Amino acid sequence: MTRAPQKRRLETRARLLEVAAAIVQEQGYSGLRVEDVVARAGVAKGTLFSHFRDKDGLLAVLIGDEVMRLLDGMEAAGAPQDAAELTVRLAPHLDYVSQDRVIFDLLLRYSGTTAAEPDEVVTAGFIRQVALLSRWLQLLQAAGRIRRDQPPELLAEGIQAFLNHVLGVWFCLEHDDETPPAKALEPYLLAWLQPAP
Amino acid sequence: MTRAPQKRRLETRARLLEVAAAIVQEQGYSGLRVEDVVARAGVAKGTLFSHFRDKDGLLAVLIGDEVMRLLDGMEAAGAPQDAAELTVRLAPHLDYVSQDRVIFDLLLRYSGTTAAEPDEVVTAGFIRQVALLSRWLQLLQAAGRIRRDQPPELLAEGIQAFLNHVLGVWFCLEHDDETPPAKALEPYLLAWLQPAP
DNA sequence: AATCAAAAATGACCACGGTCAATTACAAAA
DNA sequence: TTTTGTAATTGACCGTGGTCATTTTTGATT
Repeated sequence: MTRAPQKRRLETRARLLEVAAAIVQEQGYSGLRVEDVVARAGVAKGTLFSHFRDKDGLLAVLIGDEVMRLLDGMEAAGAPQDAAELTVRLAPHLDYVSQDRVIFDLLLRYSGTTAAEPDEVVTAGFIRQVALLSRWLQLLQAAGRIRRDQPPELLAEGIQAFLNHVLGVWFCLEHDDETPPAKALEPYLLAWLQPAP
Repeated sequence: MTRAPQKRRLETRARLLEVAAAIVQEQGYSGLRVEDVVARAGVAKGTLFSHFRDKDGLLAVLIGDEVMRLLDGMEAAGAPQDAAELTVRLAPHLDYVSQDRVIFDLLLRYSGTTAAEPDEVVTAGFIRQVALLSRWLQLLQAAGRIRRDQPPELLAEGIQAFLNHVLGVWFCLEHDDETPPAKALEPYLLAWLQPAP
């Protein structure tokens, strides 16, 4: 009886992720094809699907990792002083997601859950982001810089809603010279957080 | 030189839509397969794709029609007296979309655009919904029932954001006995529209 | 009626994600 | 060393959306 995955298996999984990341680097998320991944990793197609539920499951790990990295950056930047500065903190996230519709779709599909399976880095990232936002909002409330009549969790989830909204609009537009998502987010955030005076 | 589509063509298109609607009726949106549609319509696969850009294009017409019907209902119900009543007006829309993830995905993908191609009923529906909401919000502002410090258009788009947010969360949950989207929407709407006193 | 160019429809074909019964590699037991 | 049960891998196969060179239909023109 052996419950823990064997060494060989872990190596295969790591190789798949490595190769997938490399292909994404070269061709972008939309250019990732399962056949290419398994070919370059030197395994059969079935193997990939024994490691990841589906193509999205593989993408979720890659994207989840990146989201975690972005969150590290956010946290490192420290708590904002007001709503406008909060927009600045969120800009890297918007920039990342807005680069490819695949990222947006995947985050949207995975990021409402609260039940986290081992693989679900994306869900973990979502939870972490809401938690971080809630903490920051609480600080801002304490400092009297934003409205205090709503719990920080609600405000945080509302911000998530606005993030996705501006991204959704962004992807529907021919984004040649449109206002970037970060800019589009600002009025919503200000109106949402504005202290009831 | 003949620019207008010929009669035969229009008939084929109508038949395809008819059949597709019937199949959706029987199997739900997720059960709609292109092969079934063309088989029952008695045409070749290629024909379908000469009438609609892709499967989504076909779905968009079906769903767009339904959205239009819902908007008729909304308009007929008349302007709400306050934010809470607005939630009630939006409930049918939430109920409809929450019945199948396919609807949600499609609306999300199509409904940010402003450029409407002939077929894009969904886009037209989106524009109409924002316009209707804007009008209602303007009335509520005039009556002093909601905040007046933001333009009704911004408030309307914000509501769209919250609609999609609660739906997104809904589809990530195992919705056995969870709070339905309409219920989840309420706190957001109240907080968003609350007059700054 | 015969001709012909444009419109419409056709269906063999492809791409790509995903499945699963069969096979191989591995580690512990005999 | 051989046996054996299980973990891991394999790759032929499938479903389904989508393409496009070819064929059929249509209606205006002679």
